[in-house]
Amino acid sequence: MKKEFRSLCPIASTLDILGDKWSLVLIRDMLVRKKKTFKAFSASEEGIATGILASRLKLLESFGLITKRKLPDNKKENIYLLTEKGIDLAPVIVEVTLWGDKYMRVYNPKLKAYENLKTDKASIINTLQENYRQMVASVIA
Amino acid sequence: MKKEFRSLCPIASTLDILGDKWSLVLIRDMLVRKKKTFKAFSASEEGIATGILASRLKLLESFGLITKRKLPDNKKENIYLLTEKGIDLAPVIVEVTLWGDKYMRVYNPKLKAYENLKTDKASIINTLQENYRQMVASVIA
DNA sequence: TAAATTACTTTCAAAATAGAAGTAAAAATG
DNA sequence: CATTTTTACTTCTATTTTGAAAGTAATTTA
Repeated sequence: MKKEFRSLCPIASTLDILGDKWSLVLIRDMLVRKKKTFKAFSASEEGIATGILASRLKLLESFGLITKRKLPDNKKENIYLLTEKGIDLAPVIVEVTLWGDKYMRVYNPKLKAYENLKTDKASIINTLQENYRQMVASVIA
Repeated sequence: MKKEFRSLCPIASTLDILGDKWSLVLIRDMLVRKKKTFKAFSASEEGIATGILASRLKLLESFGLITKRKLPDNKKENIYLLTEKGIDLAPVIVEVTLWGDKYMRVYNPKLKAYENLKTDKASIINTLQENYRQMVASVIA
């Protein structure tokens, strides 16, 4: 969990922490699929190894993109939630989705479609974020 | 250079090829800084190892994000240029820059600022892309 | 009270990365 | 024209990261 950066470029610095095959997939699981537990992340179709998952969650938490807490009625489950900092990755998630939808299908023909995204990007980003905040509020209420 | 995908998700599939610490930095070097040669990429402040650079260029070319050519008057230099597919990553680059600009400065205080980006994102993306296309046209003319 | 579940950690092999050095062809220099 | 320099790599080795499987401890369910 070293916090050193390669340069003074915001892109490079962001990639210093999110530049891997798993971090944005986890953010997707949380923001889009409302996943909250180690178990749920572990069950993603991409099949993340539990060791990697544990280390990624720790890293995301250390950089304040997610929080980890327990609910009063369950001492076993940990609930991972995106912070505003994490929720603010919604535009990145959406742009990556759009790009992948447009260009990766030729290599991965059965890719799921995301037609609607193109038409009203801004409002979809907003809805995604608002829905997530609602969910967070209801969980920690 | 394997072309297998973890899932049918466009995000995960995009990360299958771009999910590392270097690919988007190279795209940045090309799109924003107009870099075109192995030498130029090699000289980036982030200090990419030449072996990694060679393998990344090969991967980006294999997925059609960049092309590699020689100019008629120089048999030594290779010119790497973004294709439309690569140029279309501009929105991702911009969103990552904005996010990094907003949230990474706390860890990397001397990050360069990108104020203007926030105000007219769409037009900046367009200008970036148009300028790049112009440059490509003038290079291959 | 026993079995199952959750959230991990540990272990080990395989793959990716980093850094340094080396090479071949082309271009620039004297 | 010969030599040096440049460009674009490749190769090598050490270190780090990843992936897959198995193990563990606390908690919850049956």
